[in-house]
Amino acid sequence: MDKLNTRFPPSPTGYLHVGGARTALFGFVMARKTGGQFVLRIEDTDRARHDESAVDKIIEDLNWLGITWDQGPDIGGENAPYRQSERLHVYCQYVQKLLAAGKAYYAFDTPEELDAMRTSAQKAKQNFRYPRPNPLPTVEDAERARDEGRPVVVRFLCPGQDVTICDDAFGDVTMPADQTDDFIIQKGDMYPTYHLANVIDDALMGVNYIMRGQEFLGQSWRHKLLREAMGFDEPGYCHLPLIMDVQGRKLSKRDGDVEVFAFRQAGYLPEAMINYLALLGWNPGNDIERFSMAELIELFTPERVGKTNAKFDRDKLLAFNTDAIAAASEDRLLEAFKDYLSINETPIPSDDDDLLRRILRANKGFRTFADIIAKSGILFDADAVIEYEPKAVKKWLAKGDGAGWVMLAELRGRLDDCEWTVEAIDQLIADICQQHDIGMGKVAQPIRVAVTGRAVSPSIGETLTFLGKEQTLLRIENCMAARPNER
RNA sequence: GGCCCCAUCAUCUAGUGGCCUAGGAUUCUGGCUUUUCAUGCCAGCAACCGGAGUUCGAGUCUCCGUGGGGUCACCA
Repeated sequence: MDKLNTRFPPSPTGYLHVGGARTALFGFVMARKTGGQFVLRIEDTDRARHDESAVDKIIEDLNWLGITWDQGPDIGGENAPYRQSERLHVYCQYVQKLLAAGKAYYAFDTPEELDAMRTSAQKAKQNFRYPRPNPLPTVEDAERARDEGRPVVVRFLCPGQDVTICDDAFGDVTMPADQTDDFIIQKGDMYPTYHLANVIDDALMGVNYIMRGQEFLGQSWRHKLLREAMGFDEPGYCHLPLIMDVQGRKLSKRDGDVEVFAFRQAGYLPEAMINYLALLGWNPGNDIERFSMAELIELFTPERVGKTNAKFDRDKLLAFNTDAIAAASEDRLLEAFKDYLSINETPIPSDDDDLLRRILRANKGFRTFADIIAKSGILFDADAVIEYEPKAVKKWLAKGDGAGWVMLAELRGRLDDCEWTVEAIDQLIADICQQHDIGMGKVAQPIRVAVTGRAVSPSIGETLTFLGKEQTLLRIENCMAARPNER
């Protein structure tokens, strides 16, 4: 297979969302698979929507996912710079060339005039096409327009022919000539439009394979025509089916919770994210669904990219995360857990690796790191105000003439002399069970409710050792004194 | 509205004319395991958008409908 050089060209307007992440992933995988270069390029030609902090966020999210690049704004490379705002002179040169060759021309319509034309085209049920002036405006015309305060842009002189794109996922797609028109390539502020800058940079940076969302498929004719006009080679294409939200609409960045960072913060593992994302619009062609990044690189092929849009299914992602956690080594889990703690406010101390490992083991079966906090967080918060869940109190303490209260009182006394280790505590409870000839639940649950207010926590020995003897006894006494929701 | 693209369980999908009584995964339901929760294990429910063709034979090919999505920006 030839070396395929790919790129991910985000526009820095916010956090990376799952759609962008998948696009980046496939580009990365394709380059790695073929030994080509993967380029990260920042397409910041929209000065109005530009958000400088977004660049770092995107880079951080990409790194968290395990996606790396060979050339990019943070590491440089032979085709630097990798921010389009630093490459303006390049685009200007090409605009001048196109102008000189008669392949582009100045235009100075106001937004209002353009709107009016579009509206009337819409009314006539016609497709709007920019009416090319005849004769074409001269440089002098442009200067005069500028003096009059009109916006001056440069439009591409569209050759007006059918344009066929050869796409590895969608096959040959033809845009009829009557759907093409003279689009803008340089804006009034002298910045290039996406179409121009993107095409020039891809060519100059050696990108020969383009993977992007399907929303660009119907616009690729512009890029092909532009390349022909500038004498660039045509790259290969692989448009990706769109990722939709649950309602079936295209995912947008306004849906804050589809940001990659939101999942990182919610306690997901990047390997689960990668695995799930890879299966959105692609599959290996068999029943295998769980695989690592290395396996994905091995298995991936553009021919197996699908054509139908996919809805983002959180339930399935959660299931993948559960599996990824089960499959991860404790070292890996520890590393990821620390990352989770570093970006969240929790009562769990993040500097004691041994303790963290114990917490991980005590919470076996957790689906996200957030589950650990929900289940064990309160054990590490000495100032926690215990809120007794009425249902738990009723079931494990009050029920049966307050058998639970009686048990709790006995426990309070015997725990006092108990050595404070998991083994000793478990042994003590087992002894009590035997003496009274009752099940574990009857003994462990009353304590659990007393010290956490709920019926859920790690196994009782772990729960109490995490809490500490002093806190345990204190919370039991508090509970007995408060006698919450007695009835 | 013009144009482009798409169409298998609720969701992600396998399926490239007979191997399909349509497979896997997620969800859901039932059961088992378990000192709690979660995990895990087992079982079950559940789909070829409609209509015409082509063919001995169609989920798979063709056409027409219908439905969905995208795009028509001085946003990318």
